[in-house]
Amino acid sequence: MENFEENRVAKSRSLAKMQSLERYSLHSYVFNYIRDAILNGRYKPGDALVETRLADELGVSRTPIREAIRQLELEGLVISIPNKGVVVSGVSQQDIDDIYTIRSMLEGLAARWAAQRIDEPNLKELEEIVELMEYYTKKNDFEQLTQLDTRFHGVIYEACASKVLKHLLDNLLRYVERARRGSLKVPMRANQSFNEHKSIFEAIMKRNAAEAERLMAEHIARAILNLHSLMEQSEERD
Amino acid sequence: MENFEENRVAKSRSLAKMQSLERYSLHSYVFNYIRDAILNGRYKPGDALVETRLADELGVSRTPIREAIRQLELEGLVISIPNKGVVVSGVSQQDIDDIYTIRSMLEGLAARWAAQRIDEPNLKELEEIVELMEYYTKKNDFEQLTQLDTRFHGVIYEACASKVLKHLLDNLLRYVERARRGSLKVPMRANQSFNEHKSIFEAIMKRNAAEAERLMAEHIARAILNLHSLMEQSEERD
DNA sequence: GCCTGTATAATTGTATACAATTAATGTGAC
DNA sequence: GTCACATTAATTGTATACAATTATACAGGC
Repeated sequence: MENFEENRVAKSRSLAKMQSLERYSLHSYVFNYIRDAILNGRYKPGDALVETRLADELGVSRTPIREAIRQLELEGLVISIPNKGVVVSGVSQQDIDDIYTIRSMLEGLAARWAAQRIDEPNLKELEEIVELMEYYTKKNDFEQLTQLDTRFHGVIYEACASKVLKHLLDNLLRYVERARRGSLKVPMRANQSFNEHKSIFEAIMKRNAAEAERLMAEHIARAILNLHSLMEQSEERD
Repeated sequence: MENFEENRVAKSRSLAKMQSLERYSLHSYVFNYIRDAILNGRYKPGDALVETRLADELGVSRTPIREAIRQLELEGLVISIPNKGVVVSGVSQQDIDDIYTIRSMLEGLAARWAAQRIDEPNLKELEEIVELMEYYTKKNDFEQLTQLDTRFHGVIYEACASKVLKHLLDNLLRYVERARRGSLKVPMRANQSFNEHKSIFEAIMKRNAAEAERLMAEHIARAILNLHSLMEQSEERD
């Protein structure tokens, strides 16, 4: 029938999105696609997700769609009613606030454990990141700073040596990805943010677990405050 | 072919497990089946999960198996290597310890929010649960106490009015389900546990958020200590 | 022996076919 | 008009078929 055409679509899709991944599968592609669409607001809460429609839209069969939906269901991004369908649940502003509160605790815990358990290579990488942060903060390069921020926290997740905690934080971070990217684009905040990162690094280096936890918790708490003032400004825009 | 036989198996399965659920689907059944098998230690870390083998074992096709595996993957219970297969990751003792530490923070947060936000019906239910706990503690009915404990925490998850926090805690609780059930079966602990629950309830009733948080965090922290002493005793048994 | 390449089998990945359930559409009674 | 009920369409649930990939086994060369 139209297998060739569909194959072509699939190929170009994979090239566009999976350039950095050596291995992939359709369900993971679909999962990321739908999740991003929900987190970006393209699929809105209440929207129905029809399998065949998604399959057509993405040029794949229903099987990988269903696998992805099952994962989204577990993440709480959609709600599935058996034999009826799935609707987008989405992430409300209240959810984002809650996530930041939760993160401030869990990132604090991660910093505490990292201070106790971090090894030399990770400590060295953290130092390097902080140096780069200083450089790009002066340059006002927000794109680089956002990436460095992700790396900074990622190294700490790694260094805390807890599969469970890392897993939780990775997920929470994805939920607030969009909010986070905005938050760092404020010049003043970038400067403040650098100082906070530096202090956290120093506390970890000194193996001061309590201090690292406190500083990290405050760091995240401040991020949400900043986010709020940011939203008040651009209230009419969105 | 052997469709009739397979249908029969499926029917009896659904009756056995889904008696409390009005609607179900095979993937959720498979998900629960495999998750329990992993959490109970029947499937051990490193074991390969072969789709066809599971499909035969459960008398269903590969489709619901795959959907369930994708969910287990997201939960971190299995690790999937594309085109190769999935292996059981499992929950180590370290994981359980970490979960209890994380829970002590998050349950504390839930108690704090619950103290601020709980409504009358939930408060009333909490009071009722505490009364029943007193009753069954005197009777040493551990089965009832375990259920009441689940209900107590469940009501607080509900009362904290945070979809995200409730979701996280529900998941964490499932991970330590087995450990938790053992923990309450120690008579002394049951008594202590009752007093802790009562104090937490009173703090929430008095709308004392800080106190509720502190008491709850200590309650969970004590549970892990108790669990450790329990394991030292039965070290040779398992 | 052991390495290497090749054929075969096992397994995963994806698409499609069919069944079951739910939503919608329309028709007749009143 | 509208309510009840039957009929059809749309959608989800499950199983199976086929393709692609990876593991296994085995033969020949060195």
